[in-house]
Amino acid sequence: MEVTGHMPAQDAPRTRSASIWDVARVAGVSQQTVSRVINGKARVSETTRARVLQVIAELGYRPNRLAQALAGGPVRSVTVLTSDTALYGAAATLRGMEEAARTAGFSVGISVLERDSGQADIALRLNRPGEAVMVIAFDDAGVRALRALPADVPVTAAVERRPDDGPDDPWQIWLDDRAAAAHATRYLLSLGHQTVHYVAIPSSTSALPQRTQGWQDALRAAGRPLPEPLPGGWSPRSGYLAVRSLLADRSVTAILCGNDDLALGVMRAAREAGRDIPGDLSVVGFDDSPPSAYLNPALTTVRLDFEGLGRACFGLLNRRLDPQNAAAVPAWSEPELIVRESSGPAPA
Amino acid sequence: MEVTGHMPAQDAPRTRSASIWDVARVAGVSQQTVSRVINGKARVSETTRARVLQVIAELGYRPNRLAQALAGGPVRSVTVLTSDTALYGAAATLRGMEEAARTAGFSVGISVLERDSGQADIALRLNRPGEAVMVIAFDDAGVRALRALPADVPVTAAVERRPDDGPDDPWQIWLDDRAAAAHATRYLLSLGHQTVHYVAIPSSTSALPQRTQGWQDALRAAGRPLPEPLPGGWSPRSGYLAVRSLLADRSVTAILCGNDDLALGVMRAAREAGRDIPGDLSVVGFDDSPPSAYLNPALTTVRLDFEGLGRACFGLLNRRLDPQNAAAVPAWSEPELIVRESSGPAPA
DNA sequence: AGAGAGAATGTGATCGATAACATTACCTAC
DNA sequence: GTAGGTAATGTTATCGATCACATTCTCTCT
Repeated sequence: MEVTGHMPAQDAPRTRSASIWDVARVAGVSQQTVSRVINGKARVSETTRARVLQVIAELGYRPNRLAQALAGGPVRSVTVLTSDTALYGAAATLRGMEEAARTAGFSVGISVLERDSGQADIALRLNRPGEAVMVIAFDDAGVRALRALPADVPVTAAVERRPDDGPDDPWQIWLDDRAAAAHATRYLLSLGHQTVHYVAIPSSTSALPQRTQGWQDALRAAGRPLPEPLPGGWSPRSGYLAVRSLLADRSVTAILCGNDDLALGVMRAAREAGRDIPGDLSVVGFDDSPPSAYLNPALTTVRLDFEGLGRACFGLLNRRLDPQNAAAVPAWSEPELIVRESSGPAPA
Repeated sequence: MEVTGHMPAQDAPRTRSASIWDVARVAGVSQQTVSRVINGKARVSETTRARVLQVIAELGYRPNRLAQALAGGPVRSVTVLTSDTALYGAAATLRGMEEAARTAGFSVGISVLERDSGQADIALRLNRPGEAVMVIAFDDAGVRALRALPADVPVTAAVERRPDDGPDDPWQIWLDDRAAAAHATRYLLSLGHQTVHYVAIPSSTSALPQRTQGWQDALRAAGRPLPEPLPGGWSPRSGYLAVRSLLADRSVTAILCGNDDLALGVMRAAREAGRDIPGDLSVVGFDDSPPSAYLNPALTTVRLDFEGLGRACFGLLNRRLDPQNAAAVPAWSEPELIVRESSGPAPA
């Protein structure tokens, strides 16, 4: 059934939907003129424009973005490479990216990185060579993917830490976790705690994670004993396991956690050990994930603006793709300590 | 700088990466043969295949999926239309969809529906007319989007409820919320509670939500008083507000919540009202979101297999796109009541 | 030896758009 | 009245692949 037919087939499924040629034919102009109307770049007479627009509406024509992109139209799609979206940080960053991209008229693809996935196939996830990409590289898988990306790919990334060696990569952004962790630690010390223990999330690199470093910074600056960081994972369970044996020691009165999920596990372990929060033990989390404010007790935590970071990451990408007329990269909020019920003065 | 050059330009950025023609030229075959090697459909002699594969590796050639799709290759991309991914149900379903799609070699696009977004532009979010789509339609925005999709779009959807009127849409799937809510309600009644109150999530349609109906089913069957459902939103805060005044009434001893976030708010309201959970008041949630097991008290809730639902939704789409040789649609788990600490016998 | 069947490969059209260039029409200035 | 500029539009090549069909080559069978 061709679109050409003068006698419309009743309810017969159209083989395919209208193309730019169909519009051109019906409107009595060339496809180039239709293209001009669509893109609004070149000038078209008011009469012609109106006629074309009407035909477009009649035929229900929608441009095929694949064809547009193939023909060298402006890049209007991004693929986000992200690790486990079950984690609040990654999920919130993704939301920010998607929102910003969609608002700017980009279509966004998403591809989740398995924790143990090889890096060989990363390039194959792209829809075409040179596809624009954003990477959420808060963990090891993300960082590896970022590194495995071919050089010709325009990419920006939200990362855990600024690179240690060499100059900052202008296409990467991050939150100042280190300062935030230091701030949270100083807060706990100011409450009279002798020292602060730390349950760490896994690092994205072989180096010490930013949050761990910030915690150490604050303890060192205050001349306090510096306990070994307790290695945790990403889940409540891992936080629970990490501190279970530690809590018998009543001299442990303050615990900072690498994220809110760990804090959840720590609080449960504390409950089972008969420790009272915040009377006996102060617990501080990281991220300010949505449930935090409603936990029992409500969790003191560091609020991180992941969504803002995601939006900024897209802003950066947009600038990278089109330095001439890209909007300014939107700002994001600095980390902020939210004091709630789970922290208090050290026990007498 | 052409790819043709015999003298490779040092570090000069290649104008564009290798195409199928480049491979063909270097390998001394036609592009069609290269295409055959890539797709492995038709037969190519072992010698030729090896040579082509080697050239592909040398040139770092990667097929351009846009061009493949344009030229009528098999559909290998999906766009997921979803409402707010901050909600656990939608996020988990999305994860399931993405995983299944990626595993099947599909690239997946995502587009978030604003709660109040019009439906006129839905079709414009697709990369091309006829693009495959999955919709997560647990709320009103999702259902509207599903309805606004042009008829020529191959779509499957994860929905809140089976259609009331008319036959089931074979391309929609859902969890049996109604039975699950009834089961949870019966469980509470079996603990000796006189009746069960219910805090509802917003409905995706004008009709009564499935969970509300299931709750009513159980109360009716047991001949118990049927309180007005309390209208809640999606957030802990809305749960908190919905029950705050109710809790002064000590005869209220059991509350079922439309999701775990509402339960979180309900539990905080209970704490502030001096009610003891589960001694005084039993609270049951819905969804089994990740923090539930670690709350204080740990939340009794209905576990829903959203990821499985997402995988199945993709399985369905795959079958719709290619009925001939699509794998079986993977099964998903039935809802399951997980009894934890927040529920117990009615107070004497 | 010639016909016929497959296997392996090549050729040209096509998908739906954009880019570069060509052409037409009209208006103004000398 | 004709040259020249500009606005509006048409033509052709191209992006990177697939598809349908044509061609070549090699066997095998009679």
